[in-house]
Amino acid sequence: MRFMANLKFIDTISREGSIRKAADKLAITSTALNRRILQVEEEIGQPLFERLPSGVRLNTAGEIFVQHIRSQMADLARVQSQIADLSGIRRGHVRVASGADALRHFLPEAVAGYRREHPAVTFEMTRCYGDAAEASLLSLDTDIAMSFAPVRAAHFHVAAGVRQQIYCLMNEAHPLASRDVIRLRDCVGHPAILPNVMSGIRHLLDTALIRRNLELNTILESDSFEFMQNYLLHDEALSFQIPIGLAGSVETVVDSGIAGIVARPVDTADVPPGVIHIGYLKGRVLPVAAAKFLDDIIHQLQQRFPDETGL
Amino acid sequence: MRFMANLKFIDTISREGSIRKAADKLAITSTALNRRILQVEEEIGQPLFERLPSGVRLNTAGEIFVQHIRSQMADLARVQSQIADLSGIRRGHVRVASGADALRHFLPEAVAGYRREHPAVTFEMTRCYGDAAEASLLSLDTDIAMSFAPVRAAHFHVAAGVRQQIYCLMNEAHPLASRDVIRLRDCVGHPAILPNVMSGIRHLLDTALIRRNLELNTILESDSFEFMQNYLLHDEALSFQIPIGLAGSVETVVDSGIAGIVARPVDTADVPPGVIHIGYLKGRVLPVAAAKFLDDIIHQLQQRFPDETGL
DNA sequence: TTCGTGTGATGCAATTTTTGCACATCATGT
DNA sequence: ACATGATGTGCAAAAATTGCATCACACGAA
Repeated sequence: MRFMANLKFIDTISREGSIRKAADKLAITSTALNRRILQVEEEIGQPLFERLPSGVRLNTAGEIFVQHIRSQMADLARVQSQIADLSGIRRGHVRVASGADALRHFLPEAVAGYRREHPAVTFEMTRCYGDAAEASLLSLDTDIAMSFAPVRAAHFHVAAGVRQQIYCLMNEAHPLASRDVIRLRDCVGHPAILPNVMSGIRHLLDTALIRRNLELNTILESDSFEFMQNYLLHDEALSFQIPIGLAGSVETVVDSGIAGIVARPVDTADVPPGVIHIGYLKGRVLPVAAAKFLDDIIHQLQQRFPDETGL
Repeated sequence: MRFMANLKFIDTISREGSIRKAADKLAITSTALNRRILQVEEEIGQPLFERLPSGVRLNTAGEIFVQHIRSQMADLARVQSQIADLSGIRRGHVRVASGADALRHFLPEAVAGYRREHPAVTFEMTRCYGDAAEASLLSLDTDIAMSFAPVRAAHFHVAAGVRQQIYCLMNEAHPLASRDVIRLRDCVGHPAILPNVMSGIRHLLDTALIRRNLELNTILESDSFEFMQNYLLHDEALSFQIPIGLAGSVETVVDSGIAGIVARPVDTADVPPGVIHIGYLKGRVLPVAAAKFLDDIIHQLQQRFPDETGL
């Protein structure tokens, strides 16, 4: 996109913090890049960067301008998507930021299903924790965010929410495997494997434990659900997960997940369910491809969790 | 603005309907312009214009793209205004579309007052009738619209509304000049001078006349209030106007308007008051200069018509 | 201090891009 | 059949961009 080049350059420099680094990334020489920036600054009438010995940094005017640039680039993507849609085949690029839970089985399935109908659409899936998803919306690095955490940011437009109860995962030979519902106090004493402190599941668990003055025997922490789940095959420990992170429906988790691992709901009186929020930046008009994908996943969530979907 | 040149070119071509005409207006040769357009079309991946023997016309993709371009240009103006505001002196360009009424005395005063405080701000005042104001908002040719007509378009964000009663203007020697309130039936028989059929005043009058099955003795139609008012000096005729089109406050109209002409309210039971709507394109963020000017005029309207201002 | 290494800015020649002229091509109206 | 207006294109001139070498500066380590 020739007519957007200069704007893209400024955006890159602001991210890299240095003209030379940005020039490397953009595959042009630093002097050419430098002069383009000087030219734009002259056209604007004011400098956009502070020149520091260690590089450059946006000044106030630059902050405003870069925000404008990002919004323009996102808007251009939307327009292109809309124009491409006219020719019948839907093109476009969809950028999703999500917690690790949904990235395991739900989103792969959803993306594959979507691409089966629209093979010209490309995707970019970023794993991130809580606030990061919302931040990436604001910097327009992401179109759609899925976050298993309370929505804090006012700029997050919630398109749908799905209640998710915490499930306890264990080897099918585990003594607790015979129960239909797990109480939190039953878990005490058993070795426990917990997700990263940034995780929404962990947050819910920690809050519940403090409130009931309980403590788990935490033997392992990880941010890889796959690792944790596989570990259960070799040790009589407990792990925790939400339904969207499990393959297939909850009832069939024994078969469809990793063989030999079962999931049992934790009593909601002990740990209240959390909510997965799906949404986008308030005020944005999503590109066609992204908007339709959002529709798709909301529809699939409604089918899979008919009683838990709200909004 | 170098980096917006191509976009501006496309916008101009779409307005002129011909590459050559646009090239003349842009002071470059048609061949250069033509090739730039071809280049952009190639980058977009689809043609934006239909080539007709009589010139070019936007196709569907072009319509979408041009709308995007206009929005970008308006947004850039906002950003520039915002950046300029950082340096203390407020710069910017404010474009207002208004009916003739407010353009007579109210807006000149308001602009002069604003420019006294912010001399670096420039203005562009366009006179237009009813729907045209709202249309110019949509094509982003205008920042602020004032319209004495019912708001029909859904994209018009009404920032304020001022109720305006119809007044009857006449020579101070006119037999009706002694009355405090004019009834519509009193006007029948006297020669009447009416504003253009597009005018909001005319619309209110016509509706009222039809409802009461009355007919005025219309001797003159014009779209120039100044002409109509001056005509009253030389003939015992009646004309109509709303307060905002009269100089000073209603009470002092005898002195501050054209000497020898008086204004008398028409009974609201005969002709209901209309509303002047002031607003901008829904969803737009106005440039600083325009936003502040809007605040200004709303404030001044509230001071001048304290009981008639709503919203 | 002194040196090395990073930063952005600049003069000048080479290169790439853009432009303008002349002309081709096409459709339409007279 | 012709004139007229439109967009598209080959080619040489003009203009803009780029890359190299270099400058000026600030910081950190020896």
